[in-house]
Amino acid sequence: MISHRLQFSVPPGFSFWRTVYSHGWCALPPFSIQKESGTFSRILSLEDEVPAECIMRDAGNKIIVLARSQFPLTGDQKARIKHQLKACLRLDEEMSEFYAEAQRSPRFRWIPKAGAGRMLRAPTVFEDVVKMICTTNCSWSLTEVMVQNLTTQLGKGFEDGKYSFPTPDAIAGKSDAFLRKNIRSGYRSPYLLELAENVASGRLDLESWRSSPDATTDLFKTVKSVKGMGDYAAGNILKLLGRYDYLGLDSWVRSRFYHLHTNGRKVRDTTIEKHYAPLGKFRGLFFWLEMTRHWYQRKFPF
DNA sequence: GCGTCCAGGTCTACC
DNA sequence: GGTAGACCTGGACGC
Repeated sequence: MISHRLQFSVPPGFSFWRTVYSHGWCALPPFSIQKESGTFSRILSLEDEVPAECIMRDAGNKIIVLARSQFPLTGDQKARIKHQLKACLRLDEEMSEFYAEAQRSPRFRWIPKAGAGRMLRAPTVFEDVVKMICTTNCSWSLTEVMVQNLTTQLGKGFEDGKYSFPTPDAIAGKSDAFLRKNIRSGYRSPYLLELAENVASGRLDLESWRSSPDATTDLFKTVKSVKGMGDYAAGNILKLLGRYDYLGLDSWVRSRFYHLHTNGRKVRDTTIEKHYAPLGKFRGLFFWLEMTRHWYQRKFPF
């Protein structure tokens, strides 16, 4: 195995660990956290699906990456690795307007101070959508099982039981019965197959969503046109596309809202939506950060 | 160990 | 547009 030391700078106020722990993606492979060494890793796919392990370390105004691969990396491959990692950490996202909005209310001034607000995402929209479908209508532990099975059974092996995330082709080449039995994705299996087949064939260009010029309401409808993506899943995929107009409610955030705002009393979803409506186009992000603020008190909240 | 019940979003059929 | 029932799994619970 050959190691390369890479690095890239981060914007002022950027918080590596607050971005890593922005939501549960950091705990799903091919992402992984090494608490003992204080590093965050990712198995990336290079061209021809050759996997490379990228071990990231926070160094203040920059991120230092130890990239490990079976072959010496070319300059072009190193550049692509940095590009993918920066996309995952949302370093391409301009946060000044959101932080200015947060500064206007004492309730949210902790956000820019904590360097919070960048939500970790996968290198590809395809991976984000597959994982989001795997979070629907099940416990988090089952989501972990499904994603683990997808990587170990359909991804490319690296070493020590580490695998890349499967390509659309790799999933599309399997049967419904295989997904149900081996991935444990149950009734979601036909949704995953249809998605993978449409992306693999070129009929569906998910990656264009990150640069879509469409209005957010139209993009929301486009996301929901994917089988298996309802209001919750589409609202949260939009957050990973840099659009924060939807709350993406599920049972966990609802119970957090009841705990924080209604003394535990259940209220309608429309009541929650009205509560955040005055916060405009960033309401989905304010909502998520408020629900998860308790995570920001520890370096490793879970 | 086995059976039953329930929670968790989305889809489809129906009104 | 709103709603009921089905989908599938894992965990909790009772026996």
